[in-house]
This record gives sequence, structure tokens and C-alpha cells, in this order.
Amino acid sequence: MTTPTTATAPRTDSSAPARVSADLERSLTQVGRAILRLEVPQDALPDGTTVTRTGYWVLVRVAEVGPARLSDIATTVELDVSTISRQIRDLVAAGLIARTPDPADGRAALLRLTERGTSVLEAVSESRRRVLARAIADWTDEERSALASGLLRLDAGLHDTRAAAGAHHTDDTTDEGTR
Amino acid sequence: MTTPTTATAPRTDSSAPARVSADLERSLTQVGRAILRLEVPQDALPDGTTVTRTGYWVLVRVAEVGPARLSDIATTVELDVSTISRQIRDLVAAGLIARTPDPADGRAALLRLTERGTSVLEAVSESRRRVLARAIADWTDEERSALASGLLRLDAGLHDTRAAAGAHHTDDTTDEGTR
DNA sequence: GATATACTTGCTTGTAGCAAGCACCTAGAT
DNA sequence: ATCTAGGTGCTTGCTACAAGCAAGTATATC
Repeated sequence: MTTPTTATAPRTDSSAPARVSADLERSLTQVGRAILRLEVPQDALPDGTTVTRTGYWVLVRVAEVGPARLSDIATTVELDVSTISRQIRDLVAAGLIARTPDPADGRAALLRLTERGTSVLEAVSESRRRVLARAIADWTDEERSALASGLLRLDAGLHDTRAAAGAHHTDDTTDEGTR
Repeated sequence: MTTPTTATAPRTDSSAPARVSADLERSLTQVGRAILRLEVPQDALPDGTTVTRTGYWVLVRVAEVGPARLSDIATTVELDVSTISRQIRDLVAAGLIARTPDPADGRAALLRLTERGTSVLEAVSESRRRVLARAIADWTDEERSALASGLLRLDAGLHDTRAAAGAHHTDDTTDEGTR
């Protein structure tokens, strides 16, 4: 890292842009792993409830997109329907999500958080925010919001990139399969 | 930790710090998922080689910490030795990592990248950087390096936080098990 | 009735931790 | 110097979660 930016590129072209790009790749990967691993402090949950990492993320999205069908949720979280199907199955069993038949389509069901789901989601988010808060305790407010907005923007960019790739090719470029 | 808590009640927040904190949690989780999912474009690899997400990350770290023992690598990537053991096993089988007996300790082996490992690592990083580059194509250099340094700093903070937690309790707080 | 869509389920692969085991290393007691 | 006890480095068996693809079922739509 270090990114001292001092002495603007003493070396050659491999300088600023390339290094920043490498730093980004490196730090994003690292932070990404750290964040994902940090997920879902179980002690923030009531009694016998258990929420997995992906389960948490699904709760977040269901809360955001309101009553929605399973396939819509799959789209917003960018995971396969089958993955979401199982997640929802478990969350429904845990009483965190309610499914009501879609009046407009007998095949589909509308999903929404239950009250319990809402409070569990809030508890988990709160707990995660606390962990995060500790990690950025000595930052200034500007630094924090700069990072937050940078990330939101990056996310949007990644999303667009992927959408564009999908549109052209339908295919892959790093798709998931990893097979 | 000097909670900002500018007067405002903890509940019904919407005050700047609280919102930034929520934005961060939200965007980090999202970007983290996106990044992890993006890993390892297989078409960037030579012939029949396959590298998994975690495998890539292990390569990165082995390259960084030079010839090192398995347990050291496990420490730097913050994963269980058993997980690393299997990853290394596969990477050795793929010819990307070489293990030589540690002259100082008959139980251990020193791990380092092979030439092939180095070039595979480079190819994958390069490819990932390209994807990333597309997502931030219209950013200014300042914005890019601001994000990169913010992330590096955040990562350091998370790392410290975790270290501190571990020191106190040995415990877990969200460890992996999620059982 | 034929085709398309919404969801589920079976299978496979990868990720990850814990626990138990084996091989080797280090020290202390004899 | 030797043997034995305990510690350390790594591997392996087991479990659980995560996620995609493919095939199936049920419902919609034409």
C-alpha cells in the first residue's frame, strides 16, 4: 500500500494508475473476505434463532424491495433462484419471512419480513455496524462518508459492468460456476 | 470509542454518523459479496489449470510472504490451518506452489510459488484488475486512490479489532462455524 | 393442448471450522 | 546418552453452509 503519492511517478508508466489499480484489487479482495467472514454475530439473535451469512443478506434485500416474489429477490441479490429458494425456505421456517400467495399468479408467492424478521434484521445490522464502528473509530466523518460513497459508487459500477457483459454475451466472463 | 452521538437519540437516528455507518455496512456487505463472487476468471488461465477463489487468495499471500510455512500462511489469510492445508494440497498438485522441507524443522515445509504459479497469479490479478478498471473507468485518479487507501485503512482497522477481541477472550464473535 | 414461467429439488463443487490423529521436536528424569 | 512426556506442524474425517446447473412440477397464457 503506502500509496505515498509523493514524487509523482518517479518511475515510468507503471506508476500511479497501475499501482492504484493493483491496490484496489488487493484491498478490495482482502476487505471483501474480511467483511464476508464477519457476518452474523449469532449472539445478537433471540433465543434459538440462527441466521447464516447469506440468510442475513437475503433479509436485507427482502426488507428493501418490500413484498416481492422469489425470482425478483434472486435478481436483486444476483444469486441463482435455487439458492434463494433454499434460503427463503429456511427463513420462512425460522419465522423471519412470511410468504403469501400472489393473488395475481398462482405459481408465485409474495415474500416479506415478519415482525420477528424485522427485529432480527435490525439486531444483526446493529451488531455489524458496531463492529465496523470500532474499526473506524478514529476516522473523521469526512473520511467515513468518503469511503461509504466511494463504495456505493463502485458497487454501481460493478453492477453496470456485469449488466453490460451479460447483455452482450449472455455469457460468462467470470461467471459463477467456477467449474 | 468516542461515539459521535451528537445529541441525537440512538433510535430514530438518521443523524449523519448513523446514516454513514449504515451506508458503510450496507455498501461493504454488498461490494464484498460482489468482489468475492467475481473471483478468478478461468479463461485467464493457461490450458487445464483451475484456480478457485480461495486458491487465488492463497497464491496472493504466498507470493507476499515469500517462502513460508503452512501455518504462517494460515495466520496471514486468517483461515484455519486445515482449510489452508487443503488449498495448498491442490495448488501443489496444480504445480503452482512448491513445497520444500524446512531444513530447521522436519515437520514443516516451506512453501513458495513456482514459476508457473507466479505467472498464473499475475494473469488472474491482471484480469481482475481489468474488470475493476471498467467499473471505475470514469473516476478521477484522486477518487480511485482515495478509495484504495480508505479500504486499506479499513482493513487494518478490522484486523486490529479482531486481534483485540481475540486477545481478550480467545472467543469467536462471529467466527466461522455459524453452526 | 402447447408453450412459457415460477418455483423446488437432486446433484456437484467449493469453503470453512473443529476434532482427532500422526510425525516430529524439545525437555526433563534417569 | 536415553527414554519418555508433552508440545507443535500438518493432515484427514466429519459437518455445515453456499451456490450453480439441470431436471422436475405446478400454474399461466395463448
